Amino acid sequence: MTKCRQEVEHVAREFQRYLANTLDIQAELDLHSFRDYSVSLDMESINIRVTLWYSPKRKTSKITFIQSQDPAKEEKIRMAWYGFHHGDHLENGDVHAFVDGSYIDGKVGYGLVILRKGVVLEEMKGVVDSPDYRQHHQVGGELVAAVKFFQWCLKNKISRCTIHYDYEGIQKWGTGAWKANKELTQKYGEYVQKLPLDITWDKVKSHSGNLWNERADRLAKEAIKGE
RNA sequence: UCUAUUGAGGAC
DNA sequence: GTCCTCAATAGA
Repeated sequence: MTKCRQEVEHVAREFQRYLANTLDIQAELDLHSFRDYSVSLDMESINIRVTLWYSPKRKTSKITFIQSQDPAKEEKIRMAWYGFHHGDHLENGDVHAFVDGSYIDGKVGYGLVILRKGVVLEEMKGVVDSPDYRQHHQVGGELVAAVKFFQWCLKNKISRCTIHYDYEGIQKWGTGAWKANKELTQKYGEYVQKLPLDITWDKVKSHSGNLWNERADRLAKEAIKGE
């Protein structure tokens, strides 16, 4: 048995246990479905079959759905997956945002989704035309997304929030942990450090199956492609 | 060199 | 979906 398969199986069995504990759903591992990096789980009671993909290099995993005609139940499992490897911190009273930026073909896009108690309050996306930002490629988009969220908090008289980001600089410049060498990153750091906001920082891995991170990613790309 | 991210190309 | 290479951005 390969090491990779052992790791796939380990994640699958943990998730299986999580489903039983939190949703009382019995999921069976389909032992014949083992492939290099994946295995399928059957939930007969709700007629859903998912495939779990494990990335040995990135040490991340995600799930995809097969032949499911029930979006509501699918969403339930998706949220369970989220809680499984991300904890339930989205459920506190904080306003949360997932931010992301992207750079395609010389265009910079940003996207963010704002939530409270797991419910989407607002989604934002757009392209950044200023050359001052565009020269920083995707980094410019990441910073704009974060600033859009902080501005939203001020506008809505929010005093504490949690920001989920995948690019290190969002926090490092925001808290001063990184020396800001560029004008843009300096401006960002000064702005964030003066905010009357109690900010909780949460680093998430890009493209790791995190529902909201991927939503923010799609928004940023949509903004560019929609132009 | 390492980290994070964004893309392009290719392999299965 | 997984793997590899190449280029860029921002840092340590």
